[in-house]
Amino acid sequence: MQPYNPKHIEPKWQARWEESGVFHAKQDFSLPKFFALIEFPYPSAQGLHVGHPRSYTGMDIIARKRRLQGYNVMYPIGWDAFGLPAENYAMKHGVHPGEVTAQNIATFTKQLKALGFSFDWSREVDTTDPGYYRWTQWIFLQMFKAGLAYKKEMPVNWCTSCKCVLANEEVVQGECERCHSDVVQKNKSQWMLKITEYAQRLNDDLDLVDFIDRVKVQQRNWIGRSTGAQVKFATTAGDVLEVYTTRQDTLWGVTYMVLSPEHPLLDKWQDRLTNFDEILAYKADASKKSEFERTELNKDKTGVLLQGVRAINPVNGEEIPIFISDYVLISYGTGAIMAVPGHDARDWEFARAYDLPIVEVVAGGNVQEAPFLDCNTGALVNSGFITGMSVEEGKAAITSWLVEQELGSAKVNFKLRDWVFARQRYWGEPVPIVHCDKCGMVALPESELPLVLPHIEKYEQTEDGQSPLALQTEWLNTTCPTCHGPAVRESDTMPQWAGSSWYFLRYCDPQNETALASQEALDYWMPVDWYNGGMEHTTLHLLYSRFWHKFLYDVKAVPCPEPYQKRTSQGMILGEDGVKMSKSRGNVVNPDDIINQYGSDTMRLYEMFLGDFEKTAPWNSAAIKGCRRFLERIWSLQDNMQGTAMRAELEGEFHRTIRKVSQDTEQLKHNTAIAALMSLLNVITESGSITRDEMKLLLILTNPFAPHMTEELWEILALGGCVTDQTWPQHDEAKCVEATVEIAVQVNGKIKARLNIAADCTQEDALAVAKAEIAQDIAGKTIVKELYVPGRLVNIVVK
RNA sequence: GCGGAUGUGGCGGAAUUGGCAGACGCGCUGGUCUUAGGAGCCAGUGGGCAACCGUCCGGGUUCAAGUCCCGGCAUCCGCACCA
Repeated sequence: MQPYNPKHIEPKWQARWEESGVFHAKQDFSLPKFFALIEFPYPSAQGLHVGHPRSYTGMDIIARKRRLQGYNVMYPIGWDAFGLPAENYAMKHGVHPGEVTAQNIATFTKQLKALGFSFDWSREVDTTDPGYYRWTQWIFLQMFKAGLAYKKEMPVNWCTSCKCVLANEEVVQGECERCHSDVVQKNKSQWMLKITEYAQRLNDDLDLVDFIDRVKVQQRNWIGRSTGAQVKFATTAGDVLEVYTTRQDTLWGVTYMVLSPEHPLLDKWQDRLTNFDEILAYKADASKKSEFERTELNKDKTGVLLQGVRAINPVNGEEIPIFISDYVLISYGTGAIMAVPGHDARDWEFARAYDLPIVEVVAGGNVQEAPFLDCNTGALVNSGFITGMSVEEGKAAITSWLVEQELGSAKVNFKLRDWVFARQRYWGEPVPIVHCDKCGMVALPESELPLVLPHIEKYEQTEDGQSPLALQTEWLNTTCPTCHGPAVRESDTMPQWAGSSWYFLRYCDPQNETALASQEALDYWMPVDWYNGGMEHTTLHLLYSRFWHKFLYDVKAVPCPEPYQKRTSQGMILGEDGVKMSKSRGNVVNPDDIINQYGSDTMRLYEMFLGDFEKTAPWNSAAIKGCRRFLERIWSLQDNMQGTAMRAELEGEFHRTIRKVSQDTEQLKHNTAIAALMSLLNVITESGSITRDEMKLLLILTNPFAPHMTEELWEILALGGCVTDQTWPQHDEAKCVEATVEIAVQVNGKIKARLNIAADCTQEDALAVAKAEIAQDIAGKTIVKELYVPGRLVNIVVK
């Protein structure tokens, strides 16, 4: 026997797979298909992280199993290659981001290939390839034409010293990451996508798909659908102040109102407000804070009372004060709230701090002592004509009254906000729009796509925070597609999310030059059957791509309303010290080192064995050798192969393992599937040898986890063809049952004995045997109850 | 703050979803083989001498709770321009 040497075996099989194209999806659209998807990586300069293989191996196991089950499997890979880090690297080192990206892709490719994933490399996509982003731009144009892309003034992070727009990540505690100067919020006209138009469908259609619950819950909460009422408050200035509330039944408890510091009425009221200077100062302060800091509950409540304008509570005509405070955000609802301090924690604290009246409107607490928050049931009090009603009745009654009086209406609201779709950056897809003085914003004709990103050498933004493309006059100046007069191109680029919102479609037909993919290919492959990725992408990427897909469905570019049939999520791998791996902490594990030391089969096996796939788990270098040992033990079985057929005494164990591995892998419980294989190996080892048929089964079952070693052993033992040509085994339920089972015998729930009985033992017999076994424990006592759980236990309750 | 999750031996984790807590692996202890062992093989391994006690803490439901309910604590992820 040759010693087990992954350094020899693994490259050999990787080369064979590449030559034979065995993992390429077949063009035969009559076969049952399986589209397995993982989130394509951002090719960072750090190279592959041990987190990547966790997701990729998890799906690779499914993909390999599906092939053995006879499916035409597509398991593609590509690169989400636009983005900030490459551009920042370019600025620092003077290398073009395209060059950096190409290098990083080369590194990633090498690393991924060394892990033996069964990716279909012939379908590789790259979001920065003009042949790809041509279609990203095409989708944007369709959205623009459909009125879903528009421009709007939005606040951006502005570094006062660098004079540039910063990403949120580049702002650290209100300071610029690079120069530590103050960062302020500055309004800028930005491209937006109307995702809110799809909010209802994005919420409802979650019913159509098979996503793990926590993903659905997070999506629903992010979309944040609520039903309530829009209520008009008159003001002493004559203007109407509108608020959105889900608790219109508590209107009698409103004792003040709060506006966001950015509320447009403030400027309008400038002449009436005697403390306008104070208001301006507060606004300036608020502009320095992030949304986070502003909405934190346990910070001191700040605010400014508007002097000169008061609001009028529509239900009782009372004049109430108006404040501005930074905890009210302009981006949600109407940017103004009615405050009910008796029943809202934040309002209560604010009312305490400013000595405002607190009125109880739902019975059950003492609102002078503390806000009464558990107020969804309980009767309404101090509330005019709805006093005595339940909350639900009160809501309905007050809403009808508001409609009658033309003071408001029922309203569905979403937390979801439109998507800021512009970046003042270089390394992204150019927005295919032309600005013409005569014609306004004009879509580039589709025949002019792709609008290629020009090659430049300086990546800094302009003095007024425009993308560096604004300085590329030759590229920028063009003619209007409509009037043929002089015009300029849009200089903003798209966010990285653009390319990743539809990449799975391109995989279906990556070379197509006339459409994003052929109808035929889309009809066959879509939707994605199983998409695995990180929880960190649950709210943004997943929602954005569902939105794009729904739009493409509406314009009949794709055949199905949802892109992903199933979504699962792997947990993060933490450093050995139990915290997130990071360079600064020095706890980063490099996959190359592990492969080098143990081989990629061991690496794959270890990552699947280290814990529940869906849960966060710390890395543990010491435990890896257990997985290597498991592979070595299988490897050494080759010297003990005798006989052909499955031995009767091992049949049960084999069938139970087939069942366990088949079921567990479907739920991504790869850790327990591997544990079952280890147990099987222990049984085989104990028996002293293995037969040919048993070896075949063992190798097929282990193959998805450790594909190289199993192929090599299959070849050495001349078991016929390759493992990839075999069929995934099916268990026989009848052969899984064991003749006898051990049950526990309890008295009052405490275990007193264990005994072996026939698996099909009747309740009567089981109880009789059990009682005989624990006779001394129940002697002289009265039996109150006797319980028998077949195959598990007997419990005798005595007094 | 808001939303989602997690908490079980010395360690990573199992537990058929209310039914024998600790599968499987690491580590550790002892043995064996060996010129040698940080290799292999065999045995043991939650704590306690024991009755018993043990799944973050405090209550509760149940014949029976790691699992269900109520209240706390701690940790992790996301929060819209990182990807």
